[in-house]
This record gives sequence, structure tokens and C-alpha cells, in this order.
Amino acid sequence: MAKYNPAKIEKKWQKYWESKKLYEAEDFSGGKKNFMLLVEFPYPSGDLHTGHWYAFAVPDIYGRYLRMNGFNVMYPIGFDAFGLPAENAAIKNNIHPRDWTKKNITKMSKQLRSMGAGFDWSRQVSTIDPEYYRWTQWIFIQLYKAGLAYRAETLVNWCPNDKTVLANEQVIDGKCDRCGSAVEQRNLSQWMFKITSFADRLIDDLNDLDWPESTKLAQKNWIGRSEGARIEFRITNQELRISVFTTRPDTIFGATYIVLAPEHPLVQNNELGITNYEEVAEYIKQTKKKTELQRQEDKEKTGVELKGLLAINPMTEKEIPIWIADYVLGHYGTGAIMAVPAHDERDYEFAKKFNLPIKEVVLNEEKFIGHANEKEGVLINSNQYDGMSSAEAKTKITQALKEKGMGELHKNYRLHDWVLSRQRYWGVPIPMIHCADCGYQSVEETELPIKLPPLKDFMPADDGRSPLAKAGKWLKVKCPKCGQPAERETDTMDTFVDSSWYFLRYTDPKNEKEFASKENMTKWLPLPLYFGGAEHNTMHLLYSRFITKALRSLNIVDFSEPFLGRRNHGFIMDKTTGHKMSKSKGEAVDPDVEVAKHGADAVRMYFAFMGPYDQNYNWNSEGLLGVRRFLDRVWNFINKQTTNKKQPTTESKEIKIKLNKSIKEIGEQIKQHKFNTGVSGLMKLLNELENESLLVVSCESFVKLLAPFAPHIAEELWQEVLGNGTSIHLEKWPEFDEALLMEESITLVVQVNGKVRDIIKVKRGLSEDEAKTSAMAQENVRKAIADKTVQRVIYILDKLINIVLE
RNA sequence: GCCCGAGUGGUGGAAUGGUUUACACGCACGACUUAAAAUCGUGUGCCGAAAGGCAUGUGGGUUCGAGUCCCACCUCGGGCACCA
Repeated sequence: MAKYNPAKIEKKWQKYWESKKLYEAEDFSGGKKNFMLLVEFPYPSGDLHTGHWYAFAVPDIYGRYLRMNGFNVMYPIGFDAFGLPAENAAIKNNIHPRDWTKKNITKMSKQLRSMGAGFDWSRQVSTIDPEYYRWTQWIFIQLYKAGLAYRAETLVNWCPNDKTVLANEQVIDGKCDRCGSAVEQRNLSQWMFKITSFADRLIDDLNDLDWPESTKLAQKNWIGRSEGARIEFRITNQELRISVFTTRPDTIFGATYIVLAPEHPLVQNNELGITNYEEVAEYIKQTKKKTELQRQEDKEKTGVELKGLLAINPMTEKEIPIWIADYVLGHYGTGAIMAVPAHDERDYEFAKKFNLPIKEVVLNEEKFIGHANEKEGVLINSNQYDGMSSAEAKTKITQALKEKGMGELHKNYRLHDWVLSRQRYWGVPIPMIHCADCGYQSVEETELPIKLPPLKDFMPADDGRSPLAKAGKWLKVKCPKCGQPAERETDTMDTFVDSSWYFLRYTDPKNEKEFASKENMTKWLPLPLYFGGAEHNTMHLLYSRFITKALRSLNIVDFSEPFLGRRNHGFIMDKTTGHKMSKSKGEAVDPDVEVAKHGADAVRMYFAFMGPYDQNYNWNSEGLLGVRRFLDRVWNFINKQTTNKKQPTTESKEIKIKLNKSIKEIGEQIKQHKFNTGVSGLMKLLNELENESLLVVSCESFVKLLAPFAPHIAEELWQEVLGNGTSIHLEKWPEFDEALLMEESITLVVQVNGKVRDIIKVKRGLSEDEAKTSAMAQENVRKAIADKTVQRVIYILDKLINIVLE
């Protein structure tokens, strides 16, 4: 008998599967239910690392299980290939980003094949393929035409190192999520997607999704809906008003001053006639110098009063001072607040420092909870609203303001529109043309794709101009409206645009007329399940939901949520550094080396065995060895069974029961994505059967149970050892006999006063009296009872009997 | 500060309110071997000679019975954060 040699058999079967097109899914497969098994597609960083293995190999178990249970499974794969890291690496290695990326894709495709996953390579997509990004551009144009994509000047995040604008989602703790540089605020004109117009639905529709609660919560917090009122404050002797947002309109009688953010439009020049404007301008200048990060770190409140101006509190009709201070943020709410120092911690600090009046208007024992005092109280010092609860006053006061034309109910969001312009080379060109006379015009759809020009000098610039501005010939076009000379938009799109719709393309990847036919989409979408990393909670997942909702509103797709189910995977950590493993950080474990040593099957199964799929783990080579030992034993076990000349014609009921039980349990475990206990179930089964003689059909069942986890060895044993002529991966998952399981004897736990005193083996379905008699007959039980009287007996059928004493 | 999630052997972890520690790693001892590796077998929560007792972060509670449910606290991880 030959020894188990994974290196020899794995390549062979990978080729076999590919030549038989085993995993190429039909779009319309009679009677079978379609199931697209999606895992976030990889970024072609150059090398497949342990994280990729974990991400792709484990869900493959689920896909194979579904296939064996009659589903028409599509496990697509592709590359998210545009983006900053590619460009930075290309600059560093003095190579064109296109060449660098393509080289990586070639290498990673090879490595991905070594996994033995059931990928459908015929549907592969790559976001840098013009036939792909043509549709990225097309989607942009549809959104533009619908007013969901627009250009506007706002405060945006600028990364001084990467020399590009970033979306809010890509700024972590005030730093660029790619390079870690402190982000600056710049007022720039940028292309944006109107994600805020779907804010409510992006929150509310979460309720119907089968997603981890933590992910839903992260999105809710990110969108940050707060309900309150917008209130207008007149300025004495001026036409202009100041609009503020508050969640506590009930405290308006305590609003003793107004604060504007230094970025507020009213103070950018002195049209209002502020008497100390020089001082104000200096403060604005100082604020601008600070990064968002520094601004947060300054604990001490600062600010300047706008002298010569007063605002009027619309409820008290009293004049109150106006200040600017950097504790009010330009990019939240209206950039202005009514300060209620008695009931807001920050206003209180500010008022104390600058000696501003503090007026209590809500009776409430407890001081600030969080920043604002959220606890419901009773109003005081508020004229006719005295004695009212905060909740009631909120409604009543907002209503009163509305009648005066000075305010209304308002919902405010933390979420901002998605800034999608990037001043970098390696991305999808935004398909717009700027004409001096006609303004911005979208490119004719028939001209798509607008290809990325092959630039030699693609270095980013400090001035916020994209490298594409250097593509002279490409740049100059005629205005589609008036025909006069015009220029192409030179910004490229955020790569998150590319990845926000790729799953749609998988349903119809070669379609040249549309990004996917409705017919195909209906067959595969919305996705029942999506595997990926938790770091995408407020990025990719949110963006994809937005794009789907936008396309739905344009009637281009007919579902409003792309991913009905979601499972997050954990990460493989480096034990020594405590970091997420990745090649770029010089990870210690190279999956290629481990595969060469122990085989893809062992590596796959080890990942499945480590523990629950959503947790982080340290790689442990000894753990991998344990799985390898298991596969060696499986190999020997099946080989021994078949070389045994005297094939048994019957087998014991016990063997049958054990096998049936495992079929049931392992199936349930895979279905619930409990891959770790699935593996241990197989191990247990082998422990029990290893020294038995099995019928051939039982051997076959065993190998079928193994097939999703270790597809290569299972195929080898199935075809070469057990002598079958077709792939095991087209076989049906074995069935189990429920009646047989009922015949199994069970262990009954015998407790006295809740303490285990014995365990007895009995047949199922014992009556309480029978159980009691058996239990009382046990030596240990009699000893424990001694001369005490039995008070009551708790009997849980087939599980436990508890004898409770006095 | 606010909002989540998690704390079980030496390690990864298992456990519909019902035998805590499945499965695996590691370790110890034994078999095979001149020897080692590999492999196989046995043992392995803590205290105790044993009987037995004690153990799922800490302290309480509910229950015949709590890792699991409730309350408070501690520690770690994550999200949000001068967000009005």
C-alpha cells in the first residue's frame, strides 16, 4: 500500500476537475436551486497569504456541501485590482502599476488553484479590465443623470502623503487608513455620491438582514442618525439667520449663546460687520492649521466672541452673544449650535471659561450623561412649558417654532456623501467632460469605456491635480453638447466604487450589452450569504448596499439589498508580532511551503478546525501536523478496508448507528458554518471505526463526509481506491436513517441533589418509574441518599434523573 | 465618555438550562528501535494516599440543576467620539 502523498495526488485532481469543468456553474440548471457563494474578492498584492487561505478555503467546505445537497453552486473569483497600494508598490519597484498588477494576478491565480477550492474560473472578473470598468463608468453615468452623483466643493480629507482626497470611511482616528499619515482638511471641489439620501433606508433595512449584530450596529453608528430640530436664530439688525441643529429643542430657554464653527460660511468674510473681525480671522487661521486630530486633542476650550453681533433666541426673544469656537465642527449638522451650558458638558466648560450665563431649564438630579444630559426631566424657567416632561416639550416647542417659521423637526446624520474622486493614476477614469461654456457633461455611453491612458509619469502631485492632467492627447476632447474644445475629468474613482457592484457582474461576466442581464441577475441575486472581513463593515458593505439601492431606485436591479446573509471571518495572526499576517509585513508562515509539506487538504482542514470561523487565531504548525496525522490515518484506514480479501457482507448495528449519527451531525454542523466541530466529528468517527471492518458502502459514506473538507484525498480514495468512475464531488451527501438513531442506547445521568452520582447506560424512552428504579439501584446513589427521604424526582427523558432530598 | 462582544485545562477550543473540559495540540510514561524520528498504546483540570471536595474572570441572585438566564463589578477586544 502506497503512503499518503498529497503532493502527488493534489495537482492531478486539480487538473482533472478543471478539465471536466466540474465547478463551472450553469446559469439555468433545471430544477436545481442556484447558490452563489461569495467571498470578498482579493486585492492582488502579490502573494497569497494565510489570510486568503482562511478566507477562501473554509467557505469552500460549505459550497461543496451545498453542491452535494442538490444546489447549483457558483463559487466565483476575481481581483479588485485598481488602487493606491498597487500604485505605491509600483513606484517603489520602478515598474508600471499595470505590469505589477498583472504579474501579481498571474501568480495569485496559480496559488489560488493550489487550494483545491471549487472556483468557477470561467467567470473571473478583474476590475482593471476595460470590459469590466466600462460598466463601472456606466453606473457612474446613470447615477449622475439621476442626480445621485454630483460635484461640489466641501471640506474633504486630504492625505498629504498619498496626495489624494479620501472618503470619511477611509480615515481611521484622523489618519489615512492606507499610510497612517495625519489627514488634513481641504476645501476642494470633488465628485460625490449621494449616499445620504439613502441614510434612513440604510439603517432601517438592516432589520431584515441575517448579519452579525455587531456589523449592523457598526453601520447604524456610522450613519449616526439623530432626531431633533433645526432652529433658526435671527441676528439683530440683519437679514441673515443662523440655523442650528439640536437633539434637545426642549432646552431652548436655556440657550444663552450661539457658537459657530470656524468653518462656518458667515464668518469667512466680514459682510456682517463684526467689529473685532481681525481677531476672528486670526482664530480661523489658527484653527485651519490644526489637523482634525490636533483639534480633538486640545482639551481646553478656545473661542472668540463676534463683537457687534447678537442673536435672538426665538423662544425668549432675548438677545444673546455669538461666538466662534473650534469645539463646534464645520462638517456636522449646520456647523452652528445653540449653547445650553446648564445641560451640555462642553457648553458648560466653555461658559465657565468665558463667563457666559448659565440658565437651568430642566429639573434633573443627574448631571451630564455622556456629553449632553439625556435623562428625561421636567422643564423649569421655560414660561408656559414649565412642568412639562422633556419628551412632551420637545414636540410642543418644535411645533411652536414651526408656527413662527423659526424651526422644524429635523433628522441629522453623521454620514456624509461619499467622496469618490481620487487624484491618483491607478483607477477608473471618471467619465465626465468639462466644457468652459456648458459645464460638466457626461460622456456618451457609446464611447465607453473611457480607457485609462498609458502614462509613463504617473506620480501624484501636491497641488491636488490628478496625474491624468498630464495626458495631453487623452485630455482634449470636444464638448458633447456644444462641440467646442473641452477637457476630460482627470480624477479617477475610489476603488470602492469598482468593488461595490462586482457581484452583479459574476452573474453574467461576458455580457457586452449590459453589465448583467436582468434574467441572469434574477437567477442568482440577491445573495443568500456573503463571507468577508469585519474591516469592511462601514466601507465595502455600506457602499455596496448604497449602489444596490441606487440601482434599484433607477429600476436597473429589482432588489434593494445585495447580501441577505453575512458572516465575518477572523484573521490569522502572527504569534510573535501579534499582527495580522500578511506578506507585506513579512509574515512568518508561507502557505505555499506548508502546502508543499502537508498538502492543501491538511492546510484547509486545519483552518476549519481551529475554532469558530469569526475569530482570530495564531498559526500553530503543530496544530496543522495533527490534521495531517488524521489524513494519514484516513488514508490507511480506507486502503486497509479495501485490501482486506474477506470483504464483510454484514456489519454491526453499532457501526451503522455511529455512521448515521455522524452523517446527521456533520451535515448540520456544516450547514451552521460550525466547521471546527465538523472536523472533530470526522475525527471522532474515525476513532470509533478505525479497528472495525466496514461494508464498502460505509467506506464510501465516510469518504463522502470527508469530501467537502479534504477534496483531493477524498477524490483519490473515491476513484482510485474505491474504484468509482466519476467525481465524488458530484455525489449526493449520504442519507441517514432517523429510526436507526432511535435504537441507540443512551447514557442517563443520575444526580442526587443536583450532583452527579452515577451514569447508567439505558435504552431510549424509559418511563420515570423505570428510570427511578434503575437509579436507586446504583450503589453510589444509595450511599448519597443514606437515611434521608426523597423529596421529589426530576426526570428529563433520555438525559437525566435528579433525586432531590428533603 | 457612549455602544457592542468576549473571559472555560499548559494551548486552540467543545457544550438545545442537564456528565464542564468533546476533538486536537502539548506533556508524561510505555511498546517498536542499537538509538532517534515516525507510528501505536496508556495517562493528563486542581487539592487529596483515598473517600471525597473544589473548579467555566469576581461577587450576588433565579432554579431541582447555571459556562449558559438576571444584577453589579473586573479584565481584554472592537465600533463611535468636542457628532450638539
